[in-house]
Amino acid sequence: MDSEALLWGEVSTPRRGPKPLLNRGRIVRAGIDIADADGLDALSMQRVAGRLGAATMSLYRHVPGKAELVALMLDAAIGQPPRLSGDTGWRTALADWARGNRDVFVGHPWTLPLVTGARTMGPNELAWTEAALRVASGTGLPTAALLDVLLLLNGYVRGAAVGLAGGPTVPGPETLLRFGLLDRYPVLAGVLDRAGTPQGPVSQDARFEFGLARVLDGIGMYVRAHG
Amino acid sequence: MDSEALLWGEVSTPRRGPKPLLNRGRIVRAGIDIADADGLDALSMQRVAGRLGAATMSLYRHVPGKAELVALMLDAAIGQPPRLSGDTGWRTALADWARGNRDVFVGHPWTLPLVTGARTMGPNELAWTEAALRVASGTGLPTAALLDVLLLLNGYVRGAAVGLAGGPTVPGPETLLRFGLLDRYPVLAGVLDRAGTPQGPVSQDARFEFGLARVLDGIGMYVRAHG
DNA sequence: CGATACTGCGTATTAGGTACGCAGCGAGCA
DNA sequence: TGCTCGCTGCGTACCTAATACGCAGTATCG
Repeated sequence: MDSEALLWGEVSTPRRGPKPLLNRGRIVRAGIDIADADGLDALSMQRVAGRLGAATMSLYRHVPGKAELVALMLDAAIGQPPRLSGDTGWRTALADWARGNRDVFVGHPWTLPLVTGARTMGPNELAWTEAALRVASGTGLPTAALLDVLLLLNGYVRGAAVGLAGGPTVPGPETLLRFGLLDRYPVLAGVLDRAGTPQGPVSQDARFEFGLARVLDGIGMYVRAHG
Repeated sequence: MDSEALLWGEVSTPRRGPKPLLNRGRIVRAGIDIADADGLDALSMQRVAGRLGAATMSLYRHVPGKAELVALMLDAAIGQPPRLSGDTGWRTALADWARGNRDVFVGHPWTLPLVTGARTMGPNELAWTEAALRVASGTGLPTAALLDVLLLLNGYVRGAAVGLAGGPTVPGPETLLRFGLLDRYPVLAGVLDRAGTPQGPVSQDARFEFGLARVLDGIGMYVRAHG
């Protein structure tokens, strides 16, 4: 069973034999709990099994392997998209979609590296896509442009979520001083001097909203010109 | 030696003993070659050593471990930022920066999952940041807003690069039909019907430019209002 | 009341990261 | 000139983790 069939296929319930102690849902949830708590590196089949009180090899009755388990975890963690009212206009709805999407990534930071690779979208991820396209179609833009808008918004949310979820960090002050980095990176030095480190938790939410507003402004300009 | 000291520290050349056959640079380059060719999963210490004609354990004389090797590979793959002329205006320069940044990710797709995690920026990545901030300061925006602009642009580029580098794919037509997905995702079905799959290689570059133009439009609106 | 389709899981194999220590080398010094 | 000691390369060994395979027990169906 390839990953696509796995994500989209039904889970068959057996008619004979002992009642299953494990099932795909429990395994996936246990995996998500581990990844949420300790990151993707801490996810091992042994640890998932241990958390469920089962033997490692028992998992293989329900998921073909670790890669497929991770794919299932990803779609489950993404979850259902929020219900977006069509009455408030496309801008408000797209903003809500973006915030909901961001919350998924911030709540499950281990999903971020996973969504960068080649893969088939699962049911939930596709539902998010559907929701965004439905809202974006309210702009009146031609169908082909809707995918452009989607890549733009989706791209921004994911990229920004990296920053929110504790991505890159400027070297510590001692390193900056020791290697004379303030001289090599003068503009950055000036910005840091005034604004503190760029990942101050307080300002990051405002920073996301700033970028989101600019993105929606840019879309709005295009809509007015081509809608 | 932690990862930060590793990235920023000097490479010491020995004064005594045999001439080193290996050095950090060769190891890092070999690792990049492997990752470029076969992806990050294919990177193993044995394979790096094999490509260099050395024994596995010899690598550990020059890099503390695999994690640190990957960190070094990341900064080396990012490379130096392009020279951006200040004469063409901030919009052109920021667009060039974004395209150069995108090219790095598309040329080394294995970097994408790496930049999503918590880490200290290396010299090259910091140089890109410096370059973007320098250009952005040409908008006349207050210093604090420059970081907002950076997160916006950086976020968009990274997120969009995921799509360009072969990220998510809609399930194949047989799956779509088999599970009646065209009924569950009607808007998507309509869009796909007209536009083909969202990752057609021809349109992806235009799609990146579309989003980039919207982002810069949004920044421009803000600059006119607050610059 | 078998036959059979199942589940749980013990065992064993393979791959890969890395700690440790030894053998040889060669620049600097006596 | 020859010793010394800071080095490099790397063989060996150990540990973690994924997973193929097959057996033993179980519950349903004929």
